Amino acid sequence: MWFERKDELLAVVGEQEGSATDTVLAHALSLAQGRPLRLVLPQQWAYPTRFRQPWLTADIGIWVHSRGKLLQQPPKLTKQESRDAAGECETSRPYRLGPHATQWVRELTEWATAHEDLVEAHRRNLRGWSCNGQRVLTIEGKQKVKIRAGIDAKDAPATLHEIDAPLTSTTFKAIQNEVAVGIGQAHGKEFGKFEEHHMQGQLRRYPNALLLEEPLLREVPAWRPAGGQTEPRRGRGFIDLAGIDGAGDIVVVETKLDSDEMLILQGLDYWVWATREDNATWLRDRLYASPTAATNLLFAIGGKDGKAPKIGKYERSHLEVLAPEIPWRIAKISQWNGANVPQVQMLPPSTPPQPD
DNA sequence: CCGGGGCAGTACGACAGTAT
DNA sequence: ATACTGTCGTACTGCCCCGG
Repeated sequence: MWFERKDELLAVVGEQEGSATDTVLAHALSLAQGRPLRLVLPQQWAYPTRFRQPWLTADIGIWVHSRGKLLQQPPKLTKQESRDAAGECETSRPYRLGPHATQWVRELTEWATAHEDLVEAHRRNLRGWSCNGQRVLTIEGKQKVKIRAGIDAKDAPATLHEIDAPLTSTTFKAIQNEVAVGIGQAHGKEFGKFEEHHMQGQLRRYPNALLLEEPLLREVPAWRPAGGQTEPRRGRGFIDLAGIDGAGDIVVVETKLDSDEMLILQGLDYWVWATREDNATWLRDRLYASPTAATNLLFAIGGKDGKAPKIGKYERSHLEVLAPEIPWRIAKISQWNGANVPQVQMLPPSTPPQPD
């Protein structure tokens, strides 16, 4: 519920909004037009807003309520406190097959790794490959090996091959064939478009287009603030790409298709996480960057169907109030869905996009 | 005690239908 | 045409149980 006055903007959010409480800050920042914001949020869901508040130059006051009662105003978090609460880095590594399994399927893993249309998409519990953002091959197993070939859709499940001996050439050919069918379905977008994943895959293939060097980290497990009753208040998130720029600084990339009300605030969450000292050290080690490397934030925004991206009022108003020490910039991406390198327009640092 | 398998719950985009 | 809303499906996560 909104109350607008000439010199103030007040928003009161009910319990029923749940996790959508986050978006109130996003809307409020763009409605505020420089006015002070006064937000009254359900206690259970207020945390993400409190987490972001120290990093925004706008005048934001936050109150919380629970069971119909206004509680004492929660303390305003400092940047240091917000960063300390951002969560630590993930130490678990990508999945590894068992030693026997590795030998049994060696030809298959090598074929997939070399395949032009496949991008590796390994998880903690499996090794996988995807095409245009959809998984078409997974291999898992420490003793027995389970291979799923093709897109694993609900009404058209992938074929499951379970083996406990070296892959026969018949099975290998069958898997290659099923994967090829899956690649065809992914290209034809038969089970959905998955445009954001598709674009991310293309950006991974061509890091130079974003002015990034190798090594490049993909899907870096991070944390973002979340609501809920229990501490710690955070939820899993993945940083789409993290790499090194021409100056040797770290770049954290948040990708999106067209306008999104939460884009800038999500990027902020990841930047805060990535600049927590232990996480920054971990990133520098993995990227082989200098101990003094800075952490920059890049918003890589593409347009649907490979068209020019639409960037809206939320992005512009949020960028205006990002704390000045956050080094951000925008990349506008188009023609990312073709066979060639995506077309990227890098805007200068801290330069907002022009209205369309 | 650890890793794997299975189940339930969640996040988020696509899509279709409706309103402006 | 464009914006909004609800439903559906995919891809995950976390949790629990089981067996070595």
